[in-house]
Amino acid sequence: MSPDPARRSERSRQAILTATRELLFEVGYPKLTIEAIAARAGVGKQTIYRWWPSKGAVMFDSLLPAPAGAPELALPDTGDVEADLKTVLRAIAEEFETPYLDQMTRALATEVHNDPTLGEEMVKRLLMPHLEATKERLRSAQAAGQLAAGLDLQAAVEMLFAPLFYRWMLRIGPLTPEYADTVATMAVAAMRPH
Amino acid sequence: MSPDPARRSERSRQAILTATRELLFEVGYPKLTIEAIAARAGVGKQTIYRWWPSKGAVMFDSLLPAPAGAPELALPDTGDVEADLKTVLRAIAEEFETPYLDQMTRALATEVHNDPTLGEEMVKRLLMPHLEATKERLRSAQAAGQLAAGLDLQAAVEMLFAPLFYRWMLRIGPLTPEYADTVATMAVAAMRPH
Amino acid sequence: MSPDPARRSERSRQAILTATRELLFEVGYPKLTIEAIAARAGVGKQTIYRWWPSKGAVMFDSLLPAPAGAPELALPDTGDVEADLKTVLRAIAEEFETPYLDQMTRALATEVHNDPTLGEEMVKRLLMPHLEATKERLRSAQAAGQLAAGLDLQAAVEMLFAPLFYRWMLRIGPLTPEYADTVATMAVAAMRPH
Amino acid sequence: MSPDPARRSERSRQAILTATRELLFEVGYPKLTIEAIAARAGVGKQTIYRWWPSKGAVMFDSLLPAPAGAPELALPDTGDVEADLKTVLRAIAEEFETPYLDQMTRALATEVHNDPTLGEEMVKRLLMPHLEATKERLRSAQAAGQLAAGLDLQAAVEMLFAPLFYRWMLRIGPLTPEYADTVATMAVAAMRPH
DNA sequence: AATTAACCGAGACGGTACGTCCTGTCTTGTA
DNA sequence: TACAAGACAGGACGTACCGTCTCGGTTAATT
Repeated sequence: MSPDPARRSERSRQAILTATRELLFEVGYPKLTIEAIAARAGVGKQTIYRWWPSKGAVMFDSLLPAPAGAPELALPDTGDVEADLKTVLRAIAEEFETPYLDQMTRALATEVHNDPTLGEEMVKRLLMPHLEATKERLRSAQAAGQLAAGLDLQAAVEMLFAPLFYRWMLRIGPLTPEYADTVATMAVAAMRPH
Repeated sequence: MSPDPARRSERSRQAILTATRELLFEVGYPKLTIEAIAARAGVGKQTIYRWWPSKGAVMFDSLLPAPAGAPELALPDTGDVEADLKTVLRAIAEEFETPYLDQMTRALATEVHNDPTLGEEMVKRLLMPHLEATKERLRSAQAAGQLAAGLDLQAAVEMLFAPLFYRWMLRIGPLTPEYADTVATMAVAAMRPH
Repeated sequence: MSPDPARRSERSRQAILTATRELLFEVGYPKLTIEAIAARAGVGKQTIYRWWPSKGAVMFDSLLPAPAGAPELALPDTGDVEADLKTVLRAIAEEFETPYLDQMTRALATEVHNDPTLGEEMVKRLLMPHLEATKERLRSAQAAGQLAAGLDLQAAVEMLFAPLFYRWMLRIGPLTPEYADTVATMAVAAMRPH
Repeated sequence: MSPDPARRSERSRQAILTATRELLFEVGYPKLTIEAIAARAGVGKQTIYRWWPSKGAVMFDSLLPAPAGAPELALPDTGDVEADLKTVLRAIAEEFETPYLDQMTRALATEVHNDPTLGEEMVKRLLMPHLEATKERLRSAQAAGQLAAGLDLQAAVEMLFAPLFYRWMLRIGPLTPEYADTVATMAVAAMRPH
C-alpha cells in the first residue's frame, strides 16, 4: 500500500529539496508549485506525491534540519545572564533581518497557520531546541541567584523571544541590535528576585 | 483608466464582503475562491477585480473595521495598572481562543506574511488603536509613579501583547486566563521603577 | 418604447459605420467587437444597441450601399452577349481577388449563414441588382435571337455567377480572367437555341 | 513539447466528437462552446485544447469522415450522362434541404470562411471525392462521344455543382428536383460536342 | 541468470480556479 | 430624451495547476 522507504531514490529526494529551496527563493511560497518543483528537479510529479503529503511538507523538509540532525544547542554562559541573552537576541534579530531567511521564515509561518500538523513539526524541530537551550541558561542563572527562584521558565523564555517575533511578523518596526538589548534588559528585569 | 468610485454599487460591495465573511468561516481562507465569492454575492467576477487588487484585500475589507470607523479605544483605569492590564490581556486571550476569531485572525495573518501592504493596513487599522490605548494607560501609570519614568513605552506595550500572540500563532500552549495574568505580572515587573 | 429616428445623431451613425469598416479590415469579422467599435467611434455602446439588432447588422450597414441608394445597374450591350458577359465576369473575378473585398465579402458570407434575415437583406441589396441587370441583358440577347427563346432566365444567371462564387468560397482555384472566360463560354453554350 | 499521440485517450476523443455533434444540433454552431463540449463529454477543457487548435477544428473532425475513411465514390453509369447527372444532382439537392444536414453544412461553411486551413481540409476530405467521381463519369461520356472531346473537366464539374451550392448558400430559392434537372440539362448542353 | 515487483521519469487525464474579455442592460450626468 | 461613459451580472475564453492515472524503463531483491 504505502511505499517502501528502503527503495526510495536518494538522488530524487535531494533534487526535490534543492529545487524547492531554489524556487522558494526565486518565486516565493505562494507561487511555488509542485509541477515546477518536479520539472526543475527532473522528477515525476508522482515521486513527490508518493513521499510528501502536501506542498507545505516538502517546503518544511527542504528548509528544516532533519529531526535527527537537530544539534544540541547551548547558550554562552559568561556568568552574566543579561549579557548572554543580549548576545542571543541580537543574533536572532540579525537573522530575521537577512532577506533570504526572512523570506524562508515567512514561508514556514504561512503554512503553520493553515496546517497545525506542520506547525507542531516546526515547533518541535526548530523552536523547541532554542527554547530548551535558553531555559537551561536561565536555570543556571537561577542557581547563581541572579534570577527569582520561583520563576515560570516557560513564560520567561517566551517573554524573551516573543517581542522579536511580534515585531518581525507584523513589521511594526526594525529589529535593531538596540531593540534586542532593550527586550533582554526588560525581560531580565522581570525575572530578577523580588 | 481606473474605475470611478462615485459610481460604485454599494449593494454589490456589501454583498461581496458578506459573502466573503461567510465563505471564510465555512471553508477557510486557503479554499476561499473569487469565483465562489462572486457566485454567493450574485455578482460578476469583474466587479471584484475592479475594486480589489487581490483575494487578500477582499478578505481584509470584509474582516476589518473601516479605517474611519476605528473607534477610540480606552483601557479601564482603576488606579491599579497591573490589575487593569490583566483585565485587558485576559480579554485578548479569550478572543484568541474563540474558534471563529481564531480562524479569521489566522486568515489575516497568512496574508500579512505575503503582502506587506496588507500587513501595514492591518497594523494601522486593527493593531495601532489597541497599542495606542494601552500606551495611554501606561502613561497615566507613569504619572502616578507606578512605572519607571524613562520607560520605552513602545517596547513596553509590545512586551505585553507579544507573548500572547506568540503562543497563539505557534500553538505552543493554551491561552488561559492564568497565562494572561503571568504575562501581565512579569511585564509590569519589568516596567516598575528601579 | 422604440427610439425616435428623428433624433438620431447622424454624426454617431457615421462614426460607427466607419469604425466598423476599419476594424473589420484590421482584425477581421470574428474578432470584431461591439466594445471596440464603440471605443473607436467615440460612442456609447448603448447607441449601437439602440439602433442595430446585432453585430452582423452593423457590419451589413457599414459595407452595403443604402437600400435607397442601390444604383440602377446596366450591363454593356455591344451586341455580342458572350463578349459582354465575359467583361462582367472578369470584373467580378477581379473583385474577388482583391484582398480587401475578399475579406469583406467573407465577413458578409459568414453572417449570412447564421442569420437568414441578413442573408435576405444582402441578396436584396447587393445581389438582386446584379442578377436583374444580367437578366435584362440576356433578354435583349434573346430578342436578338442569340439565346434560346424558352430559356429559364433565373437559372441562366445563376449558372453564370455561381461557378465564380463557388471557386472563391471554397478556394478551389484562382479566379483568373481565363476562368471567367471559360465560364461565360460554357454558360452561353448552354443558353444558345437548340 | 507537443503531446504524444500514442498516449491519447481514444475514449475521450470519441466522447468529445459525439458531444460536439450533439451540441451542434441542439444549439447551433455560433452558440457552441468548448466548455459545454467538455462538460457534456466528461472531459477536461485542456484535453480539447491539447489535441485541437480551435473550435472549428473540433467541429470538422466531428462532422467529417476520417481522411483515410473517405470511400471511393462512383457515379451511376446507365449510358445516359444527362440522366445520371440528374440523379446525382437531385440527391444533392435533397441533402441540402434536409434540416439536419443543412445546419451542419452551414456550420462547416461558416468556419471555412475564416480559416483557410480548415477550408482546404474540407475540400480535400469532402468535396474532392465527389468532384473526382463526377469527372470520371464525364470522362466515360467523353469516350462514348456524348461530350466534347476538348472539354475542361474541372470547369465542367464546377458548373454542375456550383448552382446548387449558390442557391443553397444564399437562400435564393428552393432546391427542388426540378431545379436540379434544369441545372443538369443546361450544363450538359454546354458540354456537348460542337 | 531470469524473473518480478517496486520505484522512477514522463506526461495525459478530469477537474477547478484563475484573471481577462465581451455581452447586453442599466445608471449617471451632459447637452 | 438621445447621447458618451462606463459599472454591472453573467458567462466563455484559454492557461495554469491540482492530484490521479497509466506508460515504458530502469533497478533491486528473489527465485
